Amino acid sequence: MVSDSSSKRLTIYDLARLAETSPSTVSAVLNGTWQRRRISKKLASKILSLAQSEGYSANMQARALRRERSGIIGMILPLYDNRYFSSIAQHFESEARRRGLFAIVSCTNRDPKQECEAARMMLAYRVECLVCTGATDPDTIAQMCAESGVQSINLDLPGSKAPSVISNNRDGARQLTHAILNRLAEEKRSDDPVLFIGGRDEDHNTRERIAGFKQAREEVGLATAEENILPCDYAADKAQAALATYMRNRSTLPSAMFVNSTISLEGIVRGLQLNGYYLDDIIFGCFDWDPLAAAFHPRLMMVRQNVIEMIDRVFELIDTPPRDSRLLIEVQPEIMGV
Amino acid sequence: MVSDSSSKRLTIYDLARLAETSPSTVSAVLNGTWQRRRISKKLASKILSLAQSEGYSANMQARALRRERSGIIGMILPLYDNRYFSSIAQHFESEARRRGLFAIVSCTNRDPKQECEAARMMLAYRVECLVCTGATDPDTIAQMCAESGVQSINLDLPGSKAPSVISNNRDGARQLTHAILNRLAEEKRSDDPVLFIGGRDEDHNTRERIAGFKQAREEVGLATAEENILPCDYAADKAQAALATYMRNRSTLPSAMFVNSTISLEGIVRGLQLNGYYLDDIIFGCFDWDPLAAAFHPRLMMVRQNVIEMIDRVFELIDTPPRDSRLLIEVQPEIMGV
DNA sequence: ACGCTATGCACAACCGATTGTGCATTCTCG
DNA sequence: CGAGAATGCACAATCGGTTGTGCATAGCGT
Repeated sequence: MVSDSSSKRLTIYDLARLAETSPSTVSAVLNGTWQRRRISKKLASKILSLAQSEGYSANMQARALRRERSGIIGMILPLYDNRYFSSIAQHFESEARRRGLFAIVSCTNRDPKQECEAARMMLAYRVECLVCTGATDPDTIAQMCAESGVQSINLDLPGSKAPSVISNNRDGARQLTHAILNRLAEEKRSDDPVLFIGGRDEDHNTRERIAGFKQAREEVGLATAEENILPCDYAADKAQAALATYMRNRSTLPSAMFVNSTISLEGIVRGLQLNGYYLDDIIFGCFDWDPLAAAFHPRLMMVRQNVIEMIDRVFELIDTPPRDSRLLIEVQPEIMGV
Repeated sequence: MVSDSSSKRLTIYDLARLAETSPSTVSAVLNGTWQRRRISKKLASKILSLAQSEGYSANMQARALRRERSGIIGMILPLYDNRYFSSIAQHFESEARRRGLFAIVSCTNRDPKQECEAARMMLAYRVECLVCTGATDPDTIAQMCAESGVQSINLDLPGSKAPSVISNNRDGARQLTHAILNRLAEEKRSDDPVLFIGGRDEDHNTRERIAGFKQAREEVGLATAEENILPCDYAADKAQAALATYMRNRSTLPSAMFVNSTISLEGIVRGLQLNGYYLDDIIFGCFDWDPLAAAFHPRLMMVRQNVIEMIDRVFELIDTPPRDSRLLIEVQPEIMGV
């Protein structure tokens, strides 16, 4: 490393001086267009080895400015702190890397204002595409992107102004509900009520899951009482409180629950433990997947959304943007622990 | 929105034309230096409202290039998929945002090659500072940063070429071990063996935790047999296999275990359930924190690292870089569930 | 009325890469 | 041997902001 001690970083101008050639030649060599520009192999390798030994690294800001392509792809995400969203972030990153793109992910706490702010930032950094995951207001962001001429894609929650990739929530919920009902039947408790708890009823996914829940019950000839549907938001405390309220009017726990996320499950389990209930007899179906939770409870079935396929679909949409901006792609989730 | 239909984005040159003024004036107004430059209030507000109505957004690449400051701060992270790392990412992001910096986080799967590659990318994007979280080889990255004149800070795992902020692993482990031993004593099982399982013995944190474990036992007059220390790596499968091997020579489960991460705990719990063991009697101490797991098990105590304070310390180091690059700041973790 | 300061803004040179174009040489072939 | 093609490279404009500097005009005091 012959690196200079001055803190300034090497530019192509420095390399040109060192190699006794011109900056444009250095540039052509370093970005691989030198054959097309008929630079001699000898000079090319001289420049390359010089760049290597001096630890040259191109200034991406300058490159982005000139090329009018940042090489950056953005994603906004509600949170990192569950397996679903964190694996979305991880796969998005590695898939972006595979394509020579730099992924930047911003988490926005399910807050429409933060979502907008993050989107604005990403647009300012000239992302080439923005993936909006679980956005509370995807259409506003899609609109912002469209106005800047930037492609956007919705993930996890659908929108109407950009193509969307989501799980087949209805069918996933239907299958999970069937799994719950089968377990109840095996244990001769078919007539016991099943409680649906967690999620937001303004939220597309929750509505679909409730529909799938009801549909499955209907398919085996069961009606669903509205009092057993509690979309009390996702937060653990809300779920815990909702269950407590629910229990105020009854003496026994429901034999089975369809819980709409691990964070809701957390509140429910905590509340039940706190009140000294024995958990292992309760049949849980959770629309979410957490292997640690699954390890702990013998009757916990979970829906694992197919993150790999979802991200694949997202990149397919990026590669070949669809004509119809309302395109909705649904990916089948998997039921774990049946 | 009077926005043009051409997909090109507005520049200060466009705004200058619209406001019948010069680009430099527009620039001065938009970045707040207009008072110093004696631009009239009238013209300034004209430009501002024009920028507003036209939806102007500055090109950060161009700004970064000229200012020689990207406004970006980077972090590399082993994974997102546990509460510890995901909350590190979240707090890092929001703290960066609060300071007008744009955070980019890259996860590198505990792989030294990916760590280097990510660091190289971040340096190419001219991050102003790089935080290396849980890096397997922090010094190589610190070296790369130093050569580019970029500040770097180690988080979670210490290094010798950049200041480090880590948890007080030894004392956290010591306290957790005491909590385990107290529980055993309460239940009149003081003499039962305690198994330490999970982590890597090349890893600073694991070594410190083992030291804290032994120290606590020594403080209550207990020796620690080496056969009860199993740093079998973090992965769930490794922990499950290590426990199976350990059990081959014995007839009864250990009454208590010090588990070195939630991912190891996952393997252990899964293995025990698989073999039909009853879990609730086992006392678990886990050096990690997951509220869902905590909700499930009545005798699970967890160490919650103080992420907020750690990130605060990181930003303090960024604000006032210490003279000594080997500075080590230890933050006290908290024991949950005692 | 004259000099002096203050006010209000425009000019132009960057930052570091990319890329269309053009100019010397050397080579090739009739 | 001379025209035309091929080879090998350098020049300069450009991307979109930022910022040091300089030039008019207005205002003010004597």
